This record gives sequence, C-alpha cells and structure tokens, in this order.
Amino acid sequence: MAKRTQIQLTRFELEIMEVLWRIGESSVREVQEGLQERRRPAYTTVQTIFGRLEEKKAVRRTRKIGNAFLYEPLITRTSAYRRLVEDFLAFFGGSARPLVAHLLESGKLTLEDLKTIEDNGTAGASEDEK
Amino acid sequence: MAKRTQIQLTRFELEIMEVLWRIGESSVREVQEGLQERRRPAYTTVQTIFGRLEEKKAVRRTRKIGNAFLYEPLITRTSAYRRLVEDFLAFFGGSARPLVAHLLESGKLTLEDLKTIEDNGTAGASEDEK
DNA sequence: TTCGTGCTACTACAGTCGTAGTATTTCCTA
DNA sequence: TAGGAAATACTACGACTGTAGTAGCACGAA
Repeated sequence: MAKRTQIQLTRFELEIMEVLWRIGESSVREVQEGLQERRRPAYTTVQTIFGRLEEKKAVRRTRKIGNAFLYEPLITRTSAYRRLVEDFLAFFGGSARPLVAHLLESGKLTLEDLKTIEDNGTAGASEDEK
Repeated sequence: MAKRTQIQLTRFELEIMEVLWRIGESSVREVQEGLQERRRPAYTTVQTIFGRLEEKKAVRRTRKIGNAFLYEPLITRTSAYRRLVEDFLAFFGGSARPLVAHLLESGKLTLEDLKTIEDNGTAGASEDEK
C-alpha cells in the first residue's frame, strides 16, 4: 500500500466536495452558491468546513483572487466514495455480497437492475483515477 | 405508511443489538459477555448504550432476575438494517444502482458475485418480519 | 488616502457518540 | 440480620459535527 487516500469525510463535507469536484477550483463563495438553495448554510459555515477539509488534506488553497482564497480538491471523488463504501461495508462483514443480497430482499434493487448493470457496467468505467 | 420503524442506530448500538438478536432476551451482563473479547467495553458502557437504546425504543425491559433487568429487542434486524441502508443510499442519490455500479468499478464486487446472488437470492428471503 | 464591503481568522455552542467512573440500591448468603 | 457482591442510576467528558457569530484585515473605488 502506497498512497493513503484514507480520508474520512462527513456528509456535509462530502456535499461541499461534490460542488468542488463539479465546478473545479473555486472560492468559498462560489461553492456556497453552488449548493442547492434549500440546504444552503451560512457563508461562514461553509468556510468552517473548508477549514476542516484543509486539515484533513482533502482540499488546498491554490491562490488568492482579490482577498479571497481559491481551493482545489486534493482527493478524487472516487477515492472519497471508496472510503465511504468500505466503512459502510464493515456493517455487512466487509463484503459487498451480503449488502447486495439485502438490497434485493428489501426491494431496493431488482433483478432487472442487476441485468442492466451487468450489461452496461464495468467496461465503460473511465472518468477517474486509480 | 403505518409502522414507523425508522430508528437510527449507531455502529456500537448496532453491535449491541446484534448480540441481543442472536441470544435473545438477556441482561446487560450477558450481552457484554456476548461481545467479542477485543472490542469489549466496560460493563457500565454497555449499560449506557442500553439506556440509549431504550430511549430510542429499540429495546425494552421485560423483567428482573435477581437485581438485573432483562432486555428484549423491539425492532428487527431487518428493519434496523433497512434504515441504515436507506441513509447510506442517500449518498448515491437514494438509488441502489449507482452504488452497485460503484462496487463493481472498485472491484468490491465481481460479475461472478452478481451471478451467484441472482441465482441464490430473492427466492429464499424468509427469516424476517415485514 | 480614506472608506466600505467582503473575506478571513477565531471562537462558540449544542447534540450525538463512545467511554466510563461514582454513588446508591438490591439481593443473596452466612 | 448483617455484609458483600453485583446491578442500577446518575454524571461526566472529550471528540466530532453542523451551525454560525464577531472582530479585524485587505482591497478596490472614489
């Protein structure tokens, strides 16, 4: 194991990152405005989160425009979700199969879905880093 | 929707419940001893959690043996996990498909797995309440 | 050069969680 | 019936999260 991308993000931190991944390098203001209206906390709240994301090395300041800093993501979307999923999978003994089984049983997923995923999937997985 | 079984349990609470589901109605002491040795907190810690589980209406006291209370689960394993899964799914837009897609992409799940699940699954889902 | 506006830095706070100690009560046993 | 063991009841506390206020600095416009 070389590259520890094992950063644990909270729900809200992830929402912030989501915007950052979408619009790329940007200021606190831009990210705050990038959040959907409902669920848009105060500017300083977003700022606080940026501080925490910086500590966690999930983002970094790149430069200053006017008197505002710009931030860029330091981790990829995929790696963040990887961590999230792994943690979650721990509830199911660390293995994905019981989870999928549960999803089927509870009707969250149908056999149709699986078929579709099988057909589409895997081949076209690009878009992201390793 | 009739029966709100929407109780949110934390990791540790779920571990406690897991023991309770396994061994059935039992005392704090029994549950504590039912936890695997590593990861076995102080007796009073388990007790505290039982208090919280009681507040959340996830367990209730049934009777007293000696000077100890017995507890029984008020919710089923399935419903607890349902809630857990739903919350988690929210990260993926509430739908299971993107999650499964992610699992495949990240290698957590293989196409073999899916096949197996498809073959076994669904038919034999019994074991639990509605 | 002086303001005003916006941004940063710092501080705060309540709720949840994991963790456990202490004080008090309750039972059984000798 | 008195004593000790074990359980309960209550309290605490630090880390983490979501939330935001306030003080002060910086930059651009006038």
